[in-house]
Amino acid sequence: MKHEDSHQHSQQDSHQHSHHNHNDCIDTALETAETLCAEQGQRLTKVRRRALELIWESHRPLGAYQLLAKLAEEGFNSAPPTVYRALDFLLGAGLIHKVESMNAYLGCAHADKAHKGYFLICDECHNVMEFDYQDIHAALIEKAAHQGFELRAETIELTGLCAKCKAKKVGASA
Amino acid sequence: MKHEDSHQHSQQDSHQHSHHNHNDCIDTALETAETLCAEQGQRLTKVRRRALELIWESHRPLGAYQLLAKLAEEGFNSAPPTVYRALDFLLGAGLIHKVESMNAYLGCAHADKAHKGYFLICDECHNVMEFDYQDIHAALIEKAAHQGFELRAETIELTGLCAKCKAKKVGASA
DNA sequence: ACAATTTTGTTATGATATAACAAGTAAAAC
DNA sequence: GTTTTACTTGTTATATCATAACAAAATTGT
Ligand SMILES: [Zn+2]
Ligand SMILES: [Zn+2]
Ligand SMILES: [Zn+2]
Ligand SMILES: [Zn+2]
Repeated sequence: MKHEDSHQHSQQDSHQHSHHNHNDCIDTALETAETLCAEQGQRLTKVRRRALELIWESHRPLGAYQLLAKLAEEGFNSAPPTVYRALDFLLGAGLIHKVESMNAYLGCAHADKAHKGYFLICDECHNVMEFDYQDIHAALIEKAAHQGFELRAETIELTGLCAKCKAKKVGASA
Repeated sequence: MKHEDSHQHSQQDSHQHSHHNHNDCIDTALETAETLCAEQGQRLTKVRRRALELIWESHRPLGAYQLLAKLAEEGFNSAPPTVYRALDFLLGAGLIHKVESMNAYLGCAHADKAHKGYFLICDECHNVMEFDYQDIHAALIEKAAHQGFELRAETIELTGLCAKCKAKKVGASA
């Protein structure tokens, strides 16, 4: 299985354009998940574990029904509640994020530290990169507070053209 | 018809908590819509105009099918494409915003100046307040550019507790 | 009037998500 | 180690959100 791909899930990290072995990411994510669940007395059951793995194996955010199909292939129950329950669990545990503007789900590489998911979504290749920006987070909290609003959750989804696709376009027109 | 409500659509404005006559907002929004459409050679047809009006008359973001039902009551065609076409038109003209995390649509009080819709969404009362924050916009553009990403659109939806609901809670517990 | 363009009507279907209740399974209490 | 309890999964049905495809009607430009 090759994983020399354009998958990106950096948090202001620098390896965002490197060809890395995605299997390592998956392994790390799964280990983190095991640890976190154990710590919090949560049960990472077979279907939940496999769902998380399948989400990670995808290089783009995965739709609920895409995930359901994959689970069904492997003998899991194929009714929608199966997948939505798994997703709810994983979301609650902070192991995945939902990309609202895509109705799709993405593994979080930093599940161990509580944070909001901020995303850069490419219109062309549909890759999604998670990024962290404490400045923006602080500014949003302050801004909301200024209006008497107590912030709980943030949906920050930016779409546009990623570096790779921009380069590709320039190359094509040149 | 009373409009002494908690409707809010400030853009960093100060009347966000005032009891204002919402009819004025609607009238202004409709006039702006007429003007903008005329300027751009767009046709604000009956169903589009009425859809916009109904969205404004609602004090919260309105779902597509809620809007469809209202339109149907008034004799408009009651099939989904009717409402989605109207919504597409209004979105394209910048007259409304879609709140992705709610799958609902909201009138924009500043359709005349191009901008991104940033929202504060109350978990309790489900009121939505649009706000403008040039600082954040600039920071996001810069941040994205720093990663080689060319920003096109932004989905910024913040949820939490609005000032009113927070006050209500304090009152209840006191 | 005619042709071209845009808008609307109509039917069907796709895509996303939840409600409700029964059955099974694992943890905790005894 | 059996009972009780809480949690998890199975199952059926339905709710909610959105688009495809093509026909008919209305508007616009000539
Ligand atoms: Zn994350
Ligand atoms: Zn791209
Ligand atoms: Zn706006
Ligand atoms: Zn509120």
